Amino acid sequence: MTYFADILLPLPLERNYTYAIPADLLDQMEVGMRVAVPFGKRKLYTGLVLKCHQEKPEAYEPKEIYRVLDQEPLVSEIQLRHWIWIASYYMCTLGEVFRTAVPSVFLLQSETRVKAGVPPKSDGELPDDAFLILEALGHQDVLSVEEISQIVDRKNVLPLLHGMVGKGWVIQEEKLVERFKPKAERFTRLATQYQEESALEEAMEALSRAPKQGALVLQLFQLQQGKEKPVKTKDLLKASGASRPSLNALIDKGILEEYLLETSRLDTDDASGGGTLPVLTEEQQRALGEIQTGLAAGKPTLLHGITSSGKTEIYIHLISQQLEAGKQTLYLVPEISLTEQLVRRLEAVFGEQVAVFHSRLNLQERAELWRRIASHSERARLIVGARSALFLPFAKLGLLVIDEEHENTFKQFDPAPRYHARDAAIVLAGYHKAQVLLGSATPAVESYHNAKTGKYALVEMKRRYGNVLPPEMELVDLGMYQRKKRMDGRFSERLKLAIEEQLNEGRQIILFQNRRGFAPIVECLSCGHSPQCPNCDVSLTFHQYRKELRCHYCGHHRNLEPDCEACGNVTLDTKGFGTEQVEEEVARIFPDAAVRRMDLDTTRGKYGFQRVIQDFEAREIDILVGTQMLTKGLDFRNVGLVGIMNADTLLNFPHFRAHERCFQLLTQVAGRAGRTRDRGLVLIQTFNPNHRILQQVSANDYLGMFADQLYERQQFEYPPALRLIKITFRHKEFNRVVEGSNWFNQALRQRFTRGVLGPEFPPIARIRNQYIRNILIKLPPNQGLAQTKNSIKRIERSFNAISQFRSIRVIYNVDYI
DNA sequence: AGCACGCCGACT
DNA sequence: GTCGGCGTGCTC
Repeated sequence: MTYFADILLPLPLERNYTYAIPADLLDQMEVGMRVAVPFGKRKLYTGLVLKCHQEKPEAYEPKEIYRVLDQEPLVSEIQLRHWIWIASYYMCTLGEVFRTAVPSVFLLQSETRVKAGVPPKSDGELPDDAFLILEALGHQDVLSVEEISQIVDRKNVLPLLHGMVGKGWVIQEEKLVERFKPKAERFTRLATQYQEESALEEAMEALSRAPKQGALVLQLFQLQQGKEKPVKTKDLLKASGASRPSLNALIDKGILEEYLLETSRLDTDDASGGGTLPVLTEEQQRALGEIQTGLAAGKPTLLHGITSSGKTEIYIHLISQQLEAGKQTLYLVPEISLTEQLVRRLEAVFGEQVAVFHSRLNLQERAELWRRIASHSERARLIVGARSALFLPFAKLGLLVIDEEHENTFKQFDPAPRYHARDAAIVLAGYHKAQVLLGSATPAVESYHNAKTGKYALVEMKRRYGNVLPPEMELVDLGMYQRKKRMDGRFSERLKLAIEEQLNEGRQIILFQNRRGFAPIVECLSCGHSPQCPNCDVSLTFHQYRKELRCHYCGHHRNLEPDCEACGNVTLDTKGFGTEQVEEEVARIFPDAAVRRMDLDTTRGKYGFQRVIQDFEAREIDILVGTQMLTKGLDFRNVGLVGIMNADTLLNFPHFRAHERCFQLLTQVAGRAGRTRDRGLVLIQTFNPNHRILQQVSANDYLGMFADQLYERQQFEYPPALRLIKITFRHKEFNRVVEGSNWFNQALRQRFTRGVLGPEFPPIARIRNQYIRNILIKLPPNQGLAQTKNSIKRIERSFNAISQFRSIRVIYNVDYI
């Protein structure tokens, strides 16, 4: 009897494919294992076994599975169930979930290669290209298709190769390879001939006239600490303060040499561990008890604790209980690059049991961590990671902590699966019978609503840790200061004096402006023209430091010419302001203060962000100007003042969540002030000091904000009153997007009597030369979710049957936030 | 996703 | 004429 297997491929395909199991592989195959299968003309892909059965497909002759790649299942049944839920809930294919969930090291693919066959008898009628390839095969046993492309200097070489295969001149084969090569880092060491002391002394003497180079060599010894510890070139340069040319000179002289090594970060941490649990205050003790009651009742529990109320200590106690019970904990954070401090704290208590799932881990490290988690290793019991850590193969998951649960980075935007890690975590916890704890100082409106309606348990903490007073909040009326001419650039006199006072007391200051660049719009005073991006429908942002106009959507940039490109007059002016302009004004108004900027532009590169944080902690920065990057869980001890340069841009953002986000952002930034000693001060500059949201921010009135927002969402039909599904249509032709989205809209309205909004162009209707149009579907709680999605999918199938619409990309975003 | 096939414009 | 660009259809 022949057996067959349904195989999942890591591709965006609507269905699975059935393969025949060769007799000799039958007893090795299990659900959840990887197999290599031929798919398409000749490629081999990594697929996942979903099901083994005996139902022979009738319509076609199935191909055979080529090879089994695992001895143990790579993916557990719980994981598969979770994937299926994600694909169905977020309206994407299972293959897309597979591709996201599994590290790319595990997804082998074949590479087409060519070997020499029987050469033609005479070179006479041999085409030039074929001759070149055969000649190359004389020097090299195998050639990849890419190498052949280079040899004959053409793009499309497959037809040529097929012709040669047909004549028997070459043999074509498929070789399974890892698709991505692991990346290595550069290290520096002393060249072997200088390992001996006498040779080294000579060399050092020769370097006496090159002090920079001498210092570099000495620094290398210091970093090696006498042992043969590998030293990263990057660290060496940084520690010695020498420049790359100095190092190159030493390498040229043959004294030093550079080599490549793969770095492993998994075990390098000098994790001390064995620390004791933090002692809880009475308030924390009470909260912990309440959380345990909630969790024991089997409910996800929301911990609403104001900034600095000490939520982390409570997490640590809960985690410790899980670890003692021999269970794993997943600790989800909004962005892993911002959590070094948190990881240090956790490692101090839990030592080696902590594993961090980084985007910076190399492929081998990812694979190793995957294996450790699956095998329930003691060196991966507490896993800290961003949303994708949800897909790790937990063997025995006991607790999921979702910290800062309101952060929108938990929702994946692009590509599919567009899942929300908080919600997907709750589903996963259900499968594992594990507990879920959500924590935030400013919970998402839907989470607090879930807590209020009993779907979640709710625990509140209203006091700051160690009874530090909450910061004093003050709204600064920009209109008033402007009328009285008491502004200096973007600074009201109030803010300016407050900064001066803090500087005199040796305290640090944070200035928040949620816009990077110098000015978001450049406008000609003569004709009103403002430069636009050629690829996107946006005005270009002016960046002063390079005298450059930039698009924040596609990366387009060009120099700013002094004369207007439309009318030629030299009357260009800027409107609005960003972090660059604030930084420049700070430097002008407070020339003695050390100012630094923290936004996407200054923290590019791996460690840019860390460096700013370290310098700030070391108090080498007096005034830090930044975007919302500043809010992310940073614990700045010496901050006396937080200044919001302009709160109005947050208020006027055209989105149903704008007010909620404004409240969250301002409350989080404000929380950076006065975290230890005296009472901190927060100054919020605005033209709308009477705006309700700003009043609520300054009064720390989360409940007021929540009540207002819930009322509005119910009135205007937004979550949590109902569910949203956004359907996006994308194509490079304007008319096609319009016609396609109109057709889809008609079809939806025939099926649903209400709740279909649009189609509408978004505020930025073209990005990277693609036109965009959206339809929003509002789903009342009583409307069946599964049926609705089925109806939408059915409409999509009819849509794709219309040839002119087929090339339009249709993107679903379920629970659009 | 990759690949083949077919159609079209632009170059030796 | 051939090469390469792109749209379209198919993959067990």
